[in-house]
Amino acid sequence: MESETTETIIRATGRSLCEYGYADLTMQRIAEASSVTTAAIHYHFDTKEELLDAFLDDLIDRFERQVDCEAADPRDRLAGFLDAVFDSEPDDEFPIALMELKAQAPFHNTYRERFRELDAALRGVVQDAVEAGIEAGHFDAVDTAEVARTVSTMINGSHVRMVALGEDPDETRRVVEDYLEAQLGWSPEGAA
Amino acid sequence: MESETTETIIRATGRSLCEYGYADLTMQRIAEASSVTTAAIHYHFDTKEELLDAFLDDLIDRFERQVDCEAADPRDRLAGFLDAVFDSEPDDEFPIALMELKAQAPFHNTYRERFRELDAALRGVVQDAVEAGIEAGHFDAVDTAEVARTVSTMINGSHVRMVALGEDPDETRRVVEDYLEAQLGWSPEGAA
DNA sequence: CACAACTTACTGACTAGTTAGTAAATGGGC
DNA sequence: GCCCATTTACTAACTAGTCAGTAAGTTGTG
Repeated sequence: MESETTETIIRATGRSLCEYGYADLTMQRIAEASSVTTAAIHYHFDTKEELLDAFLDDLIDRFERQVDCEAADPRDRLAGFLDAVFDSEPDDEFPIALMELKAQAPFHNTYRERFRELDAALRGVVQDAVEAGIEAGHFDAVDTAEVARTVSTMINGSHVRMVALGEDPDETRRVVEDYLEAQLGWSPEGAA
Repeated sequence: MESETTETIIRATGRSLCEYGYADLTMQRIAEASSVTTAAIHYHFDTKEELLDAFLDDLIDRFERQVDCEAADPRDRLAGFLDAVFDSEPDDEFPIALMELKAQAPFHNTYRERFRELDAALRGVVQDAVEAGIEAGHFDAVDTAEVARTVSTMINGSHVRMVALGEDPDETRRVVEDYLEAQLGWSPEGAA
């Protein structure tokens, strides 16, 4: 389904998005970043919008796969989740690219829908892990939906702070960990 | 210092920013929204960048003034703070406009600096109110800097959720209130 | 007061450059 | 020889910013 070139273009879109931002993202820059011409991009994607839809699809897919670690122990699952969310690898395009597109959501309903799905998925991962942890007696009993919503809100906040303020991911991660510790009576520190 | 016209243009910039988003914000659209020509805008602001700097200045100024309510009782001050942050008036351009510019922060150091200042101010308001509330015996003793940081992170998160997901401000406000209640042993519900 | 010199605030018309997208020509593998 | 993938060359629309001109003040001077 997905050719070599389309993937190259999609990756180049991500790099360009991080380098120039959504406002200054042009087909020309994406073309340069992917070493093809703009006409070649238009051969694979009819419009810029279609390309960005494909990019967001890919971005969210990769993110969801990364976040949903399959550890059996709910404590490891929760710790793995935090790792996936906060571990910024050197070439990491997730935070900035995600932010750029989130800011477009009010003007682009397809983006908004996808972010809603992503949010539901994220909350689901947290809620399931917390539920399992409570059942197994590892965590204190809490309103799992509420905890998941709060964690998700905090992660959104951390994300903005990383991108907009340039705050250290570790700094911002601690906020979430402290909250979980206070709520669940368990610290994810050092796990997974 | 600030003429009638410059203020009109700055307000029009805000409206245009919310209507079209940063990426599609043009001098022409701002001109239409302010009923002057683009040349008139350039008379008052040499470049688009200069105009947007002035707009952000104004936006942050208004926000800081709105947020720092002067109630004597720290409980009222905290409740007033939440009202200021979460009460979206009908013509409210704060959330979207702020978000649009926050997403530009990675590419625009002057924006980033201003958002850092705003964040410090926000945290200061919360920390001072919490400190005063503890001293007066209204709140449980907590690490005030930590609470302020967490509240600020949650507000950032709520803000994203409002703008990107279209989530109800009340929904998202509850998360912060529940956290404060759990930490301080005091509920801001119904106050101020 | 009167009148010239100057400034402020603005318009309409323009420019040079950039944008997304198109059409026709070209190459490479089966 | 045919078709998929790609390039070169192009266009029409839009971009920020400039420029010359102008009407309405403002100021200085006798």
